[in-house]
This record gives sequence, structure tokens and C-alpha cells, in this order.
Amino acid sequence: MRSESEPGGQQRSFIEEARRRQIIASAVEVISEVGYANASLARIAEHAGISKGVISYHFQGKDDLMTQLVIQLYVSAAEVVAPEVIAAVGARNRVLAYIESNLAFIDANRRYVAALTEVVRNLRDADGQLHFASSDESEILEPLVALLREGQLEGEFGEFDPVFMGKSIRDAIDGAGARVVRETDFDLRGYTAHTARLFDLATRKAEE
Amino acid sequence: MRSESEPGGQQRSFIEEARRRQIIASAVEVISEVGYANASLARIAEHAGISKGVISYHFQGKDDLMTQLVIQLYVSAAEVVAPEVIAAVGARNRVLAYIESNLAFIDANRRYVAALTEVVRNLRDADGQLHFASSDESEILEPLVALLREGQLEGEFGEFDPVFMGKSIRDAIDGAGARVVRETDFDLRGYTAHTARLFDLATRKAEE
Amino acid sequence: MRSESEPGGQQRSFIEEARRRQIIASAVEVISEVGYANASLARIAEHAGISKGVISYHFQGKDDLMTQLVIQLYVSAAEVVAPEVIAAVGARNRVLAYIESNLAFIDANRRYVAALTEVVRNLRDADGQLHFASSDESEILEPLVALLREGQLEGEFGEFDPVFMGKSIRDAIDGAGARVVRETDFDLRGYTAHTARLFDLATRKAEE
Amino acid sequence: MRSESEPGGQQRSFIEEARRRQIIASAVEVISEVGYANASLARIAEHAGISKGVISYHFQGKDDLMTQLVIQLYVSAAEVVAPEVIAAVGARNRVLAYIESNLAFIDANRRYVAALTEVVRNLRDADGQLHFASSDESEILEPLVALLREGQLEGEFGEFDPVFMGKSIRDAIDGAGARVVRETDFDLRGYTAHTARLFDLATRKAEE
DNA sequence: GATGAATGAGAGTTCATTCAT
DNA sequence: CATGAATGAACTCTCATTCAT
Repeated sequence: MRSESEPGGQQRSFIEEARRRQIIASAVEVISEVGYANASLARIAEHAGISKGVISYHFQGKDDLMTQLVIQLYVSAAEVVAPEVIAAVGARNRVLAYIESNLAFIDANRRYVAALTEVVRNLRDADGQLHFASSDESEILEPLVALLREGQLEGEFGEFDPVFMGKSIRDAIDGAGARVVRETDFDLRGYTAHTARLFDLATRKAEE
Repeated sequence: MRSESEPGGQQRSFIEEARRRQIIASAVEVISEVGYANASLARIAEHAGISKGVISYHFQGKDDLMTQLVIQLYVSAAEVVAPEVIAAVGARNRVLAYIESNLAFIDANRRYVAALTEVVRNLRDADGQLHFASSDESEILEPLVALLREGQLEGEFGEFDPVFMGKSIRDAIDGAGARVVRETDFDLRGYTAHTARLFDLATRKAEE
Repeated sequence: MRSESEPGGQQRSFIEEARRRQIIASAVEVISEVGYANASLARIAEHAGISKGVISYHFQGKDDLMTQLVIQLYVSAAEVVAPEVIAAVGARNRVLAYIESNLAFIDANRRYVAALTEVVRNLRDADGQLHFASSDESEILEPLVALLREGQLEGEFGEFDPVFMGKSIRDAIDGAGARVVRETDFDLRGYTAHTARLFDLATRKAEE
Repeated sequence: MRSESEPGGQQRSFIEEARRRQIIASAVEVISEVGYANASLARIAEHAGISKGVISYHFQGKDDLMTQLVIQLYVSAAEVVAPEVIAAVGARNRVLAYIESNLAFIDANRRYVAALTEVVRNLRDADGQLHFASSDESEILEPLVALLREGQLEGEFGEFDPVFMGKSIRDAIDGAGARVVRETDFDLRGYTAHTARLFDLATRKAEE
């Protein structure tokens, strides 16, 4: 019945918010275990120890639940990353803070990231199109690209296409997110240092 | 009834091979349009203009079809990449050839790559584990890591962890593969040059 | 979701128990009409005026439904036979009571017996083995054999192999159960008297 | 294409007859292993090392194959039993010969009997009726009942309903046939002696 | 005579969703 | 608020049968 923007303008009660979080948490665990395709509402409800109907009550449907899951995690990630980036001084340090805080977030939320990835890659609208399409990535990409452009204007960075570079950074981060799931013994700390160096070199000025 | 290597040692007839390729091609198109989860045998058959039973006749089941699809594409990719790498002189050129030929293959087989990615990320065994797990990536990763190590021994490359670097390269390639699907107007040529430069810089010796 | 003994220890609700009985009753009628092989869940559901999914909801699967059907009838039969046997005085009368009450039960539950027989003879496990194998017959046979042995020890019966005799009695009963289905005009009352006499003679002492 | 009575009056060629027997033999083995319901033409063909089409060529369809299987075995059984019965002197000896030769045939053809039983119990016409119904049993029962009646007229047997007695004997024989399949260690020799004694006693004159 | 290929119906099962209580 | 019950569609897979070669 209820949905994201709560059209009536009414706030969600505390108890309702708790239920929603509980259901999303259960969905995260189920998805990270059996994958998106096998994560049925029945399984999610069973895992949460509630009845199937509860999910239907708190979310408009399966797609809504999945969408909320993604949004919740994106917001959480932004809450971790943004302050780190802002706190850093200079474009180079900001970009490095962006990379490092993103990977730190992944490290601290492995299951969530696994579930998020599954949903983003699989959730589709009725017409078959991916629900989280490239247009959504822009929102994530843009601030990073802006950061890179800034560094170039300020003369801290060398010559490169800031959009391409932004995509490379995102692919490195998302790739690490996938590895964390696939490779149980993946050394994310070491990989973070490696990745920071990679893009540190890539953004330097040519000569000097 | 039939399976991958035809254990009886019998060869597959020409007509059967053609049918299998037709079915796999149909699966590729359907998957790249509606995604793995919505790519039912019924849809694949309908798209191919054949009856559902034909698929069951030529493949042991849906999982077999998907597995064959992946294998076929991996083999095709290797057939394109390997000669290019071998033809290149010196470790640096080899690595660059690896990156460039991989991305060129992706460019020339967008839909296939899209389908492959979907299958690899979603196909699971009866126990819920991903069928193409990280162990399978090793096979792909190892030759690349060997190339990087070689370059270090020969003094052409600087100091870096060759496994991390290999994973970075793979993530850049796989990330591009995903972009090609998501972003219809993705400039893969430009991205190739950018990526080549990225790893060219990353593998250089420190000073000089 | 649910199963025979409800392992969680939870009781089944009244309404659920009623549905289960309704479904089993429908299965009995369908099986006794078209046979086990043609008794699909679709037909059973249609006969009961419900949707196919309901069966899956109340039973783990077709095999579970069939198993429950058999168990329910075995229990019902035991509830009829046991008191009659216990009430009889002397081994001979007990054996005759066993035969007569078994056949009376068959007479009163012709369709159920028909269905039961079909299921027991056809239901197989995944490995192809009959689900109700000879080991299960032992449970049914043993009390009867014990009765026969008792009569021999007490001197009421003559010399014979009690296991063979038990099997003969069971075959006579089961044979009658099959006849009741095949021969619509089978005179079970008359056959009961005949069978009682048959085994009365067979268990007598040699001389007199 | 061809069928039982070969309407054109043409004889079947030797090679064709051999193929039919080979197919029936394969059907017998498959049925006795996996049961009637799981005995698909594909499995029967595979077991025989031939293609599915061959079966369709030599039999009108699956039902025809099954019918031929039953007929072939009934004929074989009659060929064993009839001479033994005829050779015996006196009604009592004839009935005992009937029982003993039937059980001996079962002993010597366990798998065939298993398959036969499966088919007779499961094969149904399009209208759902058993193909080998009670009317067919009459053909088998009648000669036996005639034997029993004869013995009564000649004064060798006592008072009993010869039809009931015939059915009891058939049930004992068919029951043994089923046991031979279910109980791998069933002592059919011992059971034969037991059964012969059972009906020897049952047919005796009252006093004396 | 025999084969491989194809069909189309029907099987059991799972699932998201709806609804009365 | 929450539940259990029910629906109906879609899924994969198996099968007997047909047919061109």
C-alpha cells in the first residue's frame, strides 16, 4: 500500500520503518546467498520469520522492495563517502579519498554490496529494460567527473578525458565490489592501495 | 540427450551443429534483450521460430544450453585475442595488444558479450552456487598475470603487484563490456585508447 | 511447505485439515477412475473444483499427496481391524476376525482401496524403487504371523509355516481388494465366507 | 504400421519377427526395472540399442507394444501349463499340476512376470478403462473352474463354490507372482508346496 | 527398413499477487 | 497490522508420435 514518497505526505511510523528495514535486511541476506533469481518473496519472508503477506503490506510489490533496497544502500554509501571527500584538501586527495572510502564501504558491507549488485544487474521493468539503467549511473558518475575536471582546471591533474577517467574509476570500484563477493579471500586493503596508485599515476601531469 | 563433448566419441552431424548454433544465437539475442531471468526456453524457441521441444532435444536442459553459450563465446574470444598477443613484440606491446584486442572483440560482438555476461553472473548450480565461479576466472587471469610478470623480469615494467594489476585490467575490460550494453552510445574506440594509456602509465618504471 | 508430521510441532488448523482431506478424497476418486498414471494434479484439482496451486500449497508435492493418501487409509483400516481381532476369543477366532474385518473394510471402502492399491503399486522414489516396498509389508504381515504362531503354541492350530500362511492370507485379502475394483458385481460377502473356510481348514490339526 | 493379426493375411518375415521379439524383450527388462510409468519408448529403444523410430515401425504405438507383450507371455505360460495339466491323472492331480506349473513358470520367468503384471495393471484405453479387464480374466479362470467342477462331479472333491475356489487359486498364484518381484529372497519352491497343500485341504470332502 | 529431427501436448512445480479474516 | 489461503500464469522438462530422408 505504501510507497517511497508516501504521497499523502504522512510520515511512516517508527514501527513501520523498522519492519521495512527488517524486510530489506532479510532480502539482502537471501539475495547474497542464493542470487537474485532464486530470492523469492517466500524465501525472504521465511528468512525474516514473517508471513509473505507482510511484505506485500509494506511494499507495493517485489520490484518496489528491490528498488528500496538499492536506494537505501546508495544513500548509506553516500553518507560514508561524501564527508571523506569533502574533508580532503586538493583535487588529488579528494579523488583518492573517493576511491578509498568507496572501497572501505564495500569492505564493511560485503553482503549488502553483493545484494545491491545482484538487484541492479537484474531488476527490470515490465518492458524488459533494466530498471537501474545508465541514466542512473550519471547521478553517481557526475560528482566524480566534476572532481576530476576541477583538478584539471586547478592545474593539479594532467591531460585526460575526465568522463573516461571517471568511468574507469567506477569500473575499478564496482569490479572490486564483485570480487569481494566472488573471491572470499580477496585482499581488499591491498587492492585499495594498488588502485589508489593506479589513478594517482593516471592523473599526473605528463612531464615534470 | 547430447552434451558438450559428446562423450561417446561420436561426432555431431552438420545439421545438428547448425541447429545448436541457431539455438545459441537465439538465446543470445533473447538474453541481451530481456535479461537472463526472463529468457525462458519458450521465448528462445519462439524467437528462433522452432518449438520448445527442439531445445530439449539438442541440449540436455537449460543449464546445458547456457553453459554451451558461454563456452562457445570464450573460445571465440580466445581465438581473436591470442594471435594478437603472440604477434606483439615485447611485454608492453603484448599487454597493450591484450587490452586492445579484447575491447575490439567486445566491440564486434556486443550482443554476445551482453548475453555472456548475463549468463556468467546468473547461472547457478542446484546448490545455489554460481556455476562460473572465481576459480574459472583464474584460467582467464593467469596468462595475463604471466605476461605482466614477464615484463617485470625483463625489466620493461616497474614495480607493482602483477595479480592486482591483472585484476585491474580484467575489471576495466569487463566494465567496458557492461557499458557497451548499458550505454548505447558508448565510444568504445576512445575508451580503448584511454584504457591503454592508463595501464601503460601504471606499468612504467618509477623514475626515469 | 507442510509435511506429514508437521515437524515444527505446530498443529494444522481445522480448515487446513479439511482441505487436505478434500484433496485426498478427490485424488482417490480420480485414481480409482482413470488409474494412477493418468491421475495428474491438474485432473485432481479440477475434480475438486480448486486450482492446481492449492495442492502444491497443502502438500509438498505429488509424492507427498500420494503418501499421505496411503497412510490415511492404512490407519483407517487398522482402526477397524484391530478392535475386532482383540475382541475375538482364541487364535482361530482372531484369525477369522482378521480376515472378515479386513474384507468388510474393503467392502465399505471400495474406491479408497482401489486408489490405495494403485498408489502402492506405482509410487516410486527418484531412484526408481517402489516407495512402498516389501519392507513395509512386514509391518502389516508381522501381527498376523504372530497370531498364527500363537495358535500353534496354544495347540489350537496344526503344523504349517506361519509366514507362508500369513502371506497366503494377505494375498487372499489383497486379491479380493483388486477384484472388488475389477469386477463390479463381485460378491464379497460370499467370498468372505469362502475365504474364512479356506483358512479355517488350512490351520486345523492334521488328524482330528 | 503392422499389427497383431496382420490383416492382409501376409506372414511376418523372419527378420521382422526377430525385431519384434527383441523390442518386447527390451520392454520387459525396462519395465521390470523402472516400472510401467517410467518405461518410455526412448528408454526401451536405448536399452535395445536401436532408435525410437524402429519401435514405431514395428508396432502401431506404445499400447500395441504393451498388448503384444502381454499376449506373448500369456501364450508362453499356456504352453507350459497346459501339457502338465493334461498329463496329470484325476481332478486333484490336475489342479495341483495347474498350481505347481504356474508357479514354476513364474519362477523361471521372474522379470517377464514382473513386466506382465505391471502392464496388465496399468495399460488403459483412451476412455480410461483398464485394457485387460475382468472379462479377460474369465478366459484364464474358466478352464480352472471347469477342472474344479469336474472334480466335484466325479466325487473327488467336496462341497465348495468352484468359482470362488478358482479365484482363490488365481489370487494365490498372482500374489506369488507379485512377491517374486517385491521380495528378492522369496522362497517360491517352499511356497509352492505350501500352496498346493492349502488347496488340497480346501477341496477335500468334509468327513472321512 | 531404419534414423534423426521435430512437434505439441501435458506433466509437476514455483511464484508474485490478491483477499477474507 | 498480520496471516494463511488461494489463484493463475509461467516455468522446465518429458513424452508418444510423425515425417523426410
